[in-house]
Amino acid sequence: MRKRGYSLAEQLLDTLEERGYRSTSPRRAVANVIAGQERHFTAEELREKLPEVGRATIYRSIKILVDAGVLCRVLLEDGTLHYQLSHRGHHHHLLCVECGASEDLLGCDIEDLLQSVSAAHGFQLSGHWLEVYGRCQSCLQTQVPA
Amino acid sequence: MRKRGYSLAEQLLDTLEERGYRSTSPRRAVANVIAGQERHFTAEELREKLPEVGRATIYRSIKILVDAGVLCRVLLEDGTLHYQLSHRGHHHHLLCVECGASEDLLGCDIEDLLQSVSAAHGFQLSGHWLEVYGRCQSCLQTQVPA
DNA sequence: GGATATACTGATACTATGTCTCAGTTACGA
DNA sequence: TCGTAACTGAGACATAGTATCAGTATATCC
Repeated sequence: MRKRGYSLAEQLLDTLEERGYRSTSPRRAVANVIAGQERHFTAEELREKLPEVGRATIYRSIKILVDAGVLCRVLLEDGTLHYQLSHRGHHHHLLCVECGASEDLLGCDIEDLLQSVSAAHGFQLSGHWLEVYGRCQSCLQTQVPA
Repeated sequence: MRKRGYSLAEQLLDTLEERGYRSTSPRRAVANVIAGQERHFTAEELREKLPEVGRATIYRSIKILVDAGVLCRVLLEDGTLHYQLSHRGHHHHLLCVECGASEDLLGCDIEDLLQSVSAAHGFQLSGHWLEVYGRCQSCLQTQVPA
């Protein structure tokens, strides 16, 4: 009875269909779990929640979703690679090192700064990777100052 | 006859000794190879050049040099992790996607920008990871424009 | 509503990049 | 020069992913 509109999982599957991928039951299962994730997650976490889906299929699904731009990679401070639902288009993440919360930085105009720094070194800028780490508001409030 | 001063390899070993590490022949070998590297390199590249040193020792040496701040990690655009000699202190890299050349960005004042962006999201900034990709001057010159 | 071509799947082997363990070796200060 | 603690190399283990391949499911054409 809650057909109103369009669930996130359905959006993910539609994106795949638009790109010529078939709608299969493992993919629907993966889309459902990803749609219900509140945080960034690893491929292995997905696997734990989907023991009936083969490992290769999990990795393949992640890959095509990343290629389609609906998932993005997130590099944590400890060097591990996580994934999270993505606004399409270039953006960065603000990651809480305490609780793992993440926020997207959409209006970050680092590009201009990098453009001029690159030019100063004789480089033609083609891309960049930025992750920002800190403590989020709720962790700062919970934490009793020493 | 070229004892003048202080080779880079000796500097690396001295840094380790200052930190209480012993000077051993595998470490000297690793320091010599790293000192002779012109570019960033992977652990496996180091291993190829040092077949007589155990794999674990190579990785251990890299780790203590990173901890000591004389080596830093470099994340290439393809996601592979390389290492390179580091200016101590925080800095970023400008990496050529054609030839792999890298330059350090020392005077990059991205910190202020990130500080204010973080504050706007209620985050207390604690760190960040930035890699910048582009084409270096000599690759731009070599390349015939289409 | 079949038949069919082909995309997809899961099992499993393989690769890359490390880390851990442990018995034997080496460096170095007393 | 001796003792001990740090170090080493071999090899097992861990993690994160990719490749292969035989069997299965899907979309489409009729």
